[in-house]
Amino acid sequence: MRTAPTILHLDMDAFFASAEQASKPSLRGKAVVVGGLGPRGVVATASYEARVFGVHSAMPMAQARRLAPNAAYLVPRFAFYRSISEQVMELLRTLSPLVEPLSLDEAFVDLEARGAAWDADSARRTGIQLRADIRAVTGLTGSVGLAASKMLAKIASEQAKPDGLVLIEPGTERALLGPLSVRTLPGVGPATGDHLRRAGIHTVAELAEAGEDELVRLLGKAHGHALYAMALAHDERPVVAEREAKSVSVEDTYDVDIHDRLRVGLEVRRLADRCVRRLRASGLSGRTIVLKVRRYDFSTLTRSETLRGPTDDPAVVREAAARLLDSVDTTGGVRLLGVGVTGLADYTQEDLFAQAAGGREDGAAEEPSDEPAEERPDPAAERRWPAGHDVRHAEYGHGWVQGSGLGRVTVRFETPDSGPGRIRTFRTEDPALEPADPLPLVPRRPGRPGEPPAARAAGAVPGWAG
DNA sequence: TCTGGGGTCCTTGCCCAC
DNA sequence: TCTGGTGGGCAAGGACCC
Repeated sequence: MRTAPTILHLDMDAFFASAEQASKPSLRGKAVVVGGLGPRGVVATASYEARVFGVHSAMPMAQARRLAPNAAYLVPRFAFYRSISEQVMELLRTLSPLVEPLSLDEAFVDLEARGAAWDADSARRTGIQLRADIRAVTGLTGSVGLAASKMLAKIASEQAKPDGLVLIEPGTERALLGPLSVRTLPGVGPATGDHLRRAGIHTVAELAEAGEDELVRLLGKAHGHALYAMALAHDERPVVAEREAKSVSVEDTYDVDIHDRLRVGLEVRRLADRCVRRLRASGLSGRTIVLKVRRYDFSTLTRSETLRGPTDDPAVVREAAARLLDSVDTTGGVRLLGVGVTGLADYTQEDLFAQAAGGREDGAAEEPSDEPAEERPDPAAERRWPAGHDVRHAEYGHGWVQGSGLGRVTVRFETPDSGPGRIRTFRTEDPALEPADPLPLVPRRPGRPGEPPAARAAGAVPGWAG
């Protein structure tokens, strides 16, 4: 293990909710909940103001609404968050070539790789500057953990939240970890936590005392060895910049259980097509097709089939998924269906392993987009105005949808750098109203010496699909 | 309370080849 | 020819993460 705390973990604070608050002045300081708004939606992120009411990630939306009835409820805008995430990742790459993104709002950085830090002082200075740069470029706050390993850097950033920096001095790791709950360690979730609790193990110190053999007996080989090492603060995992995907999958939970077998088949076909579009967009093909079915009682089963060679042919994937569905009893109804492909290979030669009778069928790939329906205008259907999305009105300017229904849409007119704006209601068919791209959170300004390079280029939100 | 979507990794059991 | 051990590939499920 390295001796200096030069692994940095960045975690953006309540990322989706903070991005929405930065984008919408009237929501600043208010409870904001981002997540699925359907009857089976769950919370993706709650602002710190909403967490006061007990709302947290992965909670059913219905429960969140009971706890915080006056919060603002918004659907996620992933393209918007992705554009902010790219700005943040770009800042991290100015520090080191070794940046390992874990999600849109989290990443590890190896600060030693390009000499951005070599000891505790230089690491702390780098972390402080990074947090200032992130705020300057995105207007948002992130918490930074610094330590000599990935596990400890992540624990440090968790302790730093919100809007802080924690550095774990080498030599203090065991003392710091000892009293913490076993649930602090990565890889210990509810099931493992319960398992350990029943064995009388509650803290990391007790985990270390239990000994490796006992942990292997309790949890199995891989998990037991890994957890024992972590309890001793041993973690040699390197920061890895490029990770290859191992599977591609799509799934849908339905608002109401599907009972009609014909409809189930149609949905599986649709999912297979969507999955193949994603596969092709990444330039991949895969050998194993996986069907996932969650039944009315939440029991989940998967069925898979491995082909002779990798494919990205929609007909082949559709047919395999349909065969797999044949082996599944769906009486009682299904609430979720999913189709995935694993055993991925770089897709280079067309038709090398064509397996569909009659050769290639490209129907699925010709559909224009894999965007979620909320983010794709649908000219044929009634115009839809998802809560939280940006709009522009010919007379009143830029705003966002506060709500819609019964042929009306309510818009609040404000921008990231305006004060809280006024509300107006329109007919959903009002020709003066149209969907708009989100505005940059930090206004464009001329470059100044001392600013990070990305700050000078941060005038626009690239790649946004309103 | 009633549980999303997209992933990764591990374990177990089975079959098959050597 | 039969048997046992071993290891790999595959299928299914579960835990975990964000």
